[in-house]
Amino acid sequence: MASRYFTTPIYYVNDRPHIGHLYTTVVTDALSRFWRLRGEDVRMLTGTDEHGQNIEKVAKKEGVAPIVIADRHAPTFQKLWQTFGIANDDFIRTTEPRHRKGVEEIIRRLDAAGDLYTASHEGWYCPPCEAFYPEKDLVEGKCPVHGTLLELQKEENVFFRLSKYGDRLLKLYDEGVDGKPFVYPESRLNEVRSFVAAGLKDLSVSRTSISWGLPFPGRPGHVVYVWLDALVNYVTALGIGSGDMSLYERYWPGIHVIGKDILRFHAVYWPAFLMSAGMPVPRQIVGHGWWLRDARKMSKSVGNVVRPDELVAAFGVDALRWHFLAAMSFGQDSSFSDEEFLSVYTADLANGLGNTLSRAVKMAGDAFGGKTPGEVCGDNEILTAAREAAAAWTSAFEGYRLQDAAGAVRTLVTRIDGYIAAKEPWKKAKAEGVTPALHRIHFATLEGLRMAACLLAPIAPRTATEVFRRLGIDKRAEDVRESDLAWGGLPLNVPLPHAPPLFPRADAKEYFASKEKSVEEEKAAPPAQPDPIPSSLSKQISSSPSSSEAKIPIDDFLKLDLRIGEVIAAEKVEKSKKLMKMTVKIGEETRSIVGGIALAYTPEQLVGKKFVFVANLQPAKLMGIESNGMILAATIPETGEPSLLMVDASVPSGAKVK
RNA sequence: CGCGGGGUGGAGCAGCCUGGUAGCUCGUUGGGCUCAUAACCCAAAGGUCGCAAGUUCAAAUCUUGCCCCCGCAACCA
Repeated sequence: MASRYFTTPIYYVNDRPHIGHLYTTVVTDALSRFWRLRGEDVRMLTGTDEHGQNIEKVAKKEGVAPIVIADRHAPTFQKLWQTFGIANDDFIRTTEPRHRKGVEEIIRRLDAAGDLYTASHEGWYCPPCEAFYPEKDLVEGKCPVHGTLLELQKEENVFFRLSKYGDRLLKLYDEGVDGKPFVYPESRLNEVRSFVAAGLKDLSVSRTSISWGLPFPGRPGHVVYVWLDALVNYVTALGIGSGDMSLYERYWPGIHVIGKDILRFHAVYWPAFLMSAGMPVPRQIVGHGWWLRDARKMSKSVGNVVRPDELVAAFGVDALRWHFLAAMSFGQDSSFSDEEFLSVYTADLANGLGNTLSRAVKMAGDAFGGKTPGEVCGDNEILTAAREAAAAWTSAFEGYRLQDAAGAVRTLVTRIDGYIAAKEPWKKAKAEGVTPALHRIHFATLEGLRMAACLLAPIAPRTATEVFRRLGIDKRAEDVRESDLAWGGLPLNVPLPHAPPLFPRADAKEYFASKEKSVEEEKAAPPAQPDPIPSSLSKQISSSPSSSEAKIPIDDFLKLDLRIGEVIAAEKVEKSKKLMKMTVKIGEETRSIVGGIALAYTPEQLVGKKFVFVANLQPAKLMGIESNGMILAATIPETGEPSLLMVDASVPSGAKVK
């Protein structure tokens, strides 16, 4: 039996699950379910990435072991997948012993291939930054961030001979695997190809600056580079390093579903590691686009963060699964808006599938004493429509055109609706009573809906199961096989259950009103229990004044030397988006100060005017330009635009602000 | 010359690789139906396919140049 192994990336446990994680996982699940339905031996893997600096930092701050942080968050992913009906066969955590054994095995193989070597790497190391700086970035021999005097330090690292694999990688991109492009969509392949063609440098695969990671075999004090650690999960979950290779032999090579941002790691480093280890490269890398938010970045202060919880509570898991597949052009970025979500929900699910099912079942039930029809109809437009839908759906899934797979279901439902309207069975029933013709009409509509449910099985499994139930069929979405796609599976003369609307219509106004409210409440009330883990979103959240912020003694304030300064010259920093370089006169002193205000101000607006500056700030280098101070500005919450604090022209330059 | 994505009826998108009457969903307008979740069905209006040049019998599709938008990266001390 053909086998197929799908993986999601493993998710970093420093981040609470968000719509991006959810999307990737749902897509992978749908693909897995499709191929299972087709009768293949499918395995699906997801998991969590639990090592690295960020987790180490958070743990230190909380005074706990890093594993505590990981243990706290890994289950939230597992729980979410359960909620969304993800049928993964395995869930791997990189802190598990089986993973460690697998990583050790891979490293053994890379070493045996002669692809690992030790080299020392010299640089100026700043302990607070935990980073090396090249000489050109130093400010008078000092750290550009901290201003501390740096020492030339030597660090020994293990390197992987990535450079050796450039030609083989390019060949892989050109030839693909089994006649199929190595990367889907193919357009992204160019990105990778040009990266490799530009020449590969060897990759440092050990770190000494971090301790929360897998110990590098034979290198005390070194831990394994996070990507080497993480990528290998795809095979350690199949038993590499365990002695039992049966799963590996059965399922490898796999298909990796990923977001486009981590394409390079999967399409360059990972196959190179595998080549070195003497293992087959992945069968395919499938990169999808990102959900943007109202065509903008998500920001809590604007109130446009996508909240899967809210949507699920209001519309159900399958509504979101459907939206993920139906409303996004797979591979492209897409904008997520509540209006769009509601519109798709109403059109496709409430008015489409839900209403059609409702009218068809009720009419049949009324006509045949609460039962399915008693006569098969083997020749009608629905039969044709269903066959066409199944064919379109199949080729869409095979080609990763997920929106078309969902579209095939939608089209079938629409045609069933049209068939009902054209045949007018309600009129026939009144005029002629229950005739064989009436049986056949209803058989066609209900059988068409059964087919639609089969096609829906990979996309919205719970809904598919529920549609079966309402058609008097005892079957779960998971049990649908290709043979079920043949016409005529509807059982005759079986009871039809009474049921409420499958997807109730939602009052848009009401929904948005309640949403506004919850956003307002969230803004007004400080979170009862502050999230101890910074999410990746938190970077984008602009701070708002909050009474809960710690109060400081006046001494702290007095440390600031705030002065009035006059801008005597200003120019936009070349190639930067928002940096403005200003020459500022503070008292008798003239200095250059760089600030991120170029989006809101032109140089002309600044020259000759007076503003408030922080005069005793440590110097910093911004895009190569030294800045000796900071211009003060208020931040407008909605846009994030700065609004400078202007001062009356009569105030002398150099005057102290307090 | 940092990397990448995009510009197609009012909105969101498909089509572009493999040139040949511009398609889908929503919205709008008119009509129909009343079995169904104020749902459904039919019809119509609405497009210089960002701009320009080129290749071709034929360009949304191929080539070149340009314009605009959006992510990422470097930068908001």
